[in-house]
Amino acid sequence: MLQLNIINEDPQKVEELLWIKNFEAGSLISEILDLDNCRRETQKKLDDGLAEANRLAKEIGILYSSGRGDEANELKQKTASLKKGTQTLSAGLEQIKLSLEEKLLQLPNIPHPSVPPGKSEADNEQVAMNDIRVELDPGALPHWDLAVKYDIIDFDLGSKVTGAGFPFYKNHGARLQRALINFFLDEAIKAGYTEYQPPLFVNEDSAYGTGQLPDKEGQMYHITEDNLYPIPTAEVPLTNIYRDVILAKDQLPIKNVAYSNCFRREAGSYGKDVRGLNRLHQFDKVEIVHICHPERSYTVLEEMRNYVASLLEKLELPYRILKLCGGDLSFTSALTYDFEVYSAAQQRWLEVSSVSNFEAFQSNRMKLRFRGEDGKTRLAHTLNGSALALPRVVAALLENNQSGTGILIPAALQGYTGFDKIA
RNA sequence: GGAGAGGUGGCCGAGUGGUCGAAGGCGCACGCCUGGAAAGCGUGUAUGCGUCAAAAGCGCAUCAUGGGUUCGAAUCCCAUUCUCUCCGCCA
Repeated sequence: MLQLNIINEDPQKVEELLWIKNFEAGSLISEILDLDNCRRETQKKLDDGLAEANRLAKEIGILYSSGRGDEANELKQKTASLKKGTQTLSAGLEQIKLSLEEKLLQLPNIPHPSVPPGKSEADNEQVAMNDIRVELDPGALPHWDLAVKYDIIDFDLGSKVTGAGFPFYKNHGARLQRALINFFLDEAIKAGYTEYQPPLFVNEDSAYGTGQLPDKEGQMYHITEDNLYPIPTAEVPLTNIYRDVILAKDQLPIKNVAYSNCFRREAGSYGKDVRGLNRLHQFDKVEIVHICHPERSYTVLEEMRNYVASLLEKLELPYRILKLCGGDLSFTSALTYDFEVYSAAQQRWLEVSSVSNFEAFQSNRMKLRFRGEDGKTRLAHTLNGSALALPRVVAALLENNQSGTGILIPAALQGYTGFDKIA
């Protein structure tokens, strides 16, 4: 949620910057400004009314205690009409606040000045690529066939027991999963992250806090009986730790990491995008979350980018880094780097990580603040990224490392898998 | 799942209808004292919104959350939620 004062200060500029996201904000902004003015006026009137009522109530108390009940009763008459007025104003104010919030929630985050313009993923800007290239034999298999050949992932069994998008991993496949999770967590700890093991379900407040609600219900499962949401990413519990929190200055910066299962309904997905491991309803991911001083967030973003790149280097995977263009940038993000690994057998790039700076957009909604140098509270900046999501990493590892003698495990992982080849 | 007790400021804790945003203590900050420190003494110490160019000041709201009763609610009533204790069940 954008901060009102940013909009108030320079609505023109906000509107212009949102054009980079191809978002037409003009009418929304003027509605917001109107509502805000209205809110202020109403609040003033209401406060004045309440102040008067408070004054009268005090007076009545004094009159009673000094035995002047008649005078007190007279004053009571006066309060009746006053009360009616404040009740109306108060109800009105609530309405205004609700509409104001509703409008504010529709405004996306302002993109960083360096975000390239563009409409779709085709306009994303490639900012880095490593020099690993994979040449496969003509007979190379995509990972869903390798899964069957080596009996390491069973999609059919998952369909039988649960449904599409819920595979079983077995044998070396299951061990590879465990190895990757431990590898990613250990690397994060080495890099100074604090490990959490979060709840896999969150309540409604948390789902709102990180912006999954309202209106992204299509992405999340919902357990209606207890009104809980299985997390689509560990970002949700990991960031909501700090909902409604004022951090002391020595608590920043915060670097947290968590492994979790992630649950996504993925309503509306289809075709080759969902084949095999490419898109699942349940998958594993290690997520990193940073909370930092506003002046540091872009430095931190670069640190995160380098960190994620180092993981892919260690896994010896071909990858590229894209800076997302305005049109492809998410609603909440100010700047996002996507990491894609090249899947040689599918001959396409697969997104394995997305690292974003949300600036104060999330923290404004969550009221995540810290006490600044002057003792005043300020909104902190939040960032997060995958480090990494497993399924597509597994897909790329299986496909790119297939050979006549089996699937080779990169050296960095062998200590975790306990084997150097799936044969 | 059943029964009971409870949720007050950063923490502990008093407060059962009026002058209570809230005693007292701890902690923290600043000052005095000291060669320095401790102790002691003094002062200050919530958040949001509004007013204001800004600060101070002032006003409003907030004692788990939401509603109600009342001229007036931390205090009474209802609902929700969370915590604790006992019983039951259980990995």
